Amino acid sequence: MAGIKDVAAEAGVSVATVSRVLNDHPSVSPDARSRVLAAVAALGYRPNAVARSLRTDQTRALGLVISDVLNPYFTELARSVEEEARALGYSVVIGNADERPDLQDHHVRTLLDRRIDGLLVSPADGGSPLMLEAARAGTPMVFVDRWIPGLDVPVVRADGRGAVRDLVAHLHGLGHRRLAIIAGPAATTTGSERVEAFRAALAEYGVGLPDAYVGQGDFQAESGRRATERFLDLPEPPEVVFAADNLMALGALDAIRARGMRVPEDIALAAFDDIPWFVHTDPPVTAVAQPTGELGRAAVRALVDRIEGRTPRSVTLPARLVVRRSCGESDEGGEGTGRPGAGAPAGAPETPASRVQRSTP
Amino acid sequence: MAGIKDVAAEAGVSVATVSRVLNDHPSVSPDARSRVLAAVAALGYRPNAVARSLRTDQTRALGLVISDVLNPYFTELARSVEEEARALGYSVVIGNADERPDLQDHHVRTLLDRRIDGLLVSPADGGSPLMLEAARAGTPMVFVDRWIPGLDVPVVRADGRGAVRDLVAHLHGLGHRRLAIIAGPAATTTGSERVEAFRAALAEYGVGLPDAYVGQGDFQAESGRRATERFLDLPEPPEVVFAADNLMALGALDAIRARGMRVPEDIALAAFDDIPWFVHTDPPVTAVAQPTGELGRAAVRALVDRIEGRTPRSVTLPARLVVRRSCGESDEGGEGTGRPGAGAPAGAPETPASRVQRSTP
DNA sequence: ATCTCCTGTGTAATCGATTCCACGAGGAGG
DNA sequence: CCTCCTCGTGGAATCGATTACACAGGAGAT
Repeated sequence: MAGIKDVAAEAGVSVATVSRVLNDHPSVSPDARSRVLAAVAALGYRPNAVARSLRTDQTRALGLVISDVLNPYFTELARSVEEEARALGYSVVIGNADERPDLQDHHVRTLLDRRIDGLLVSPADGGSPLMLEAARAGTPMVFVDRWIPGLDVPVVRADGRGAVRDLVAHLHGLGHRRLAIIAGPAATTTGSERVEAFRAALAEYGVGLPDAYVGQGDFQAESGRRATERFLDLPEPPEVVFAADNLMALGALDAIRARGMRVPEDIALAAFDDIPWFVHTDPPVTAVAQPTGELGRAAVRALVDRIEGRTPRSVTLPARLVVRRSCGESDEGGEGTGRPGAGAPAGAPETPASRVQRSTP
Repeated sequence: MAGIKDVAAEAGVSVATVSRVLNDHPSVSPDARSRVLAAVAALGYRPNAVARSLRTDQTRALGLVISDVLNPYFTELARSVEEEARALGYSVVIGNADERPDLQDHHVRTLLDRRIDGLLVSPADGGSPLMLEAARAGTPMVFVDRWIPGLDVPVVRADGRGAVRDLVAHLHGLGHRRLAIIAGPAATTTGSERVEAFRAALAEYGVGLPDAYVGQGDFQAESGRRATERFLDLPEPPEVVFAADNLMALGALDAIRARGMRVPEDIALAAFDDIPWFVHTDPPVTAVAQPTGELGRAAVRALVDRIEGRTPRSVTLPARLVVRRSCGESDEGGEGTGRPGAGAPAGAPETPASRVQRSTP
């Protein structure tokens, strides 16, 4: 493969001049410039990014360590990250942690070895020594979706509290009083936050969240199935299962179907993270939708700001509720179809229409 | 960040010795080795992969240019590719072409500039000059799923003909005679092959495939919707729609639902590519399942063979039919529930049970 | 006409590793 | 005791770019 020396020879100039043309440095004569360009075209020369990176100490590549590529939420996130990065002139190298801290560390280490300019992470755990070390060492870094508390690293994420409150209002309005949640790993922020938001919203309606109604999941489908089976085995099973991510909702659907029960007649189901398939499941699933694409783009902008010496900002975007049929039918107003006395209590929060979308496929 | 020189100084040896220890070259004394190892640990030294790559002319990275990351089939493929690559000591850099040839070229160029050791591609088109040039220039390359004819590049893919024949047998047995297909872009191999396999299987049953029953799609959901609407507007609409990939099937489901029609009562639906969500759609979708994970692994093995000087082999694995409810109910035998006279004609191919799976969720 | 200053260009150092080659010490064989 | 290997080691070249520095030559100022 042709190198810069070949181009220089072909154009009858020095390598310095070739380099200057390539990086359009001002002081090159029009004549030399055109000869170099001609030589580049003739030889089909492409600069060696490896050599360039060694010299300039920048790779123009971003590392993205994602919790689970098979989760459509993260797939969409990855896609938007790549798009924005490309627009800003960066490539993205993806590492899939598969919700495993050891794999996550493997990828972080590999990416660091490859000297990526910055790291975008949605941690699968509470923070390994490696990650803490990298953050402290000053590696440009941004957390997306999940984060590790106590580190001075910008976080780009969605705040689901409002939408979860809307969801609880919706469920309460339908007359449901025994509500259960399948949580993610407590070591992740999204694992614990979603439970807390749910519990707080329930409290506003005077409804408690007993321990038996908090299932332990790991954001994978199989754990959703197991947690749901445990719920169904309870002497008094819940009327609603809220899964903290879409894959666990899938598992819950499996478990419910396996018992021959129907959604929403026998039990209601809702999920965190909205995905295109929820429109087509049987029944369509009510979900809390994150502005996924916007999160990915904001995360990249924050990271690139950090890399290029500007001050990065943390970003929190609101999630919103998308009502479908999996929790029961409701009329246009969304209230009044439940059991007698199921209206919102005095002092209960208003549900801004802007945050709730009724989806009737 | 500490470099090899710092390690050498710390250990009291030369950089050459440090390098030898790191690459476990035989001729290093046990004493020097342990001093170097201690220094490495003390400084937290990690070799700079960029510098190493420049010198050795290998990056131990593979490029994967995928047609569409949002398509769960490709997501799963990407995942298995990364797994196998990691097992063999390689990283994977993914580029998402979004079914756009220009984006595909962008990624191929970027990956080549970064001097990846080899390229795994599922072409979004019939072959751009850039790709042909790269293949001819001797870049280690393997095609996966789709390929470009006329190039001496190994291909790893699934052969869907048997499964499509099984599908047609299933549909014919259910009494369907007007069968339509939503094809992918003719420029892709999977775009044209699947239509041909379908047409050939129909011919075995004496059924034709009129032009009006061949919809033009681009492997994206929206095109599936449009093609389906066109089918439904026909004076004599088809009884079955077979979508050549899962996203177009999703679009078809949308279009059918939008007309207030039901699957399979009003119209039957089948898809190429099986995905986890098809179990939970309304109704569960009958699909041709590819051995996706095995394809990804085989593709990586072929590419690494090529890179490391062994002779790579093309691989073709059989797909199989997974019967669910979207084409109509059928009894255990899968035959005889259709209209009178709907049995398989004499000489029609046998349906090996091993290739057909009945899925009753 | 001489002195500056500016523009365009080339030479060479540099980034952080790998690796060829030379060399000294020490053991084996004669 | 001398020669010849082998083993362990270090010096220096190398990979392909970027860039600091030096410098030649022409324009403009005095």
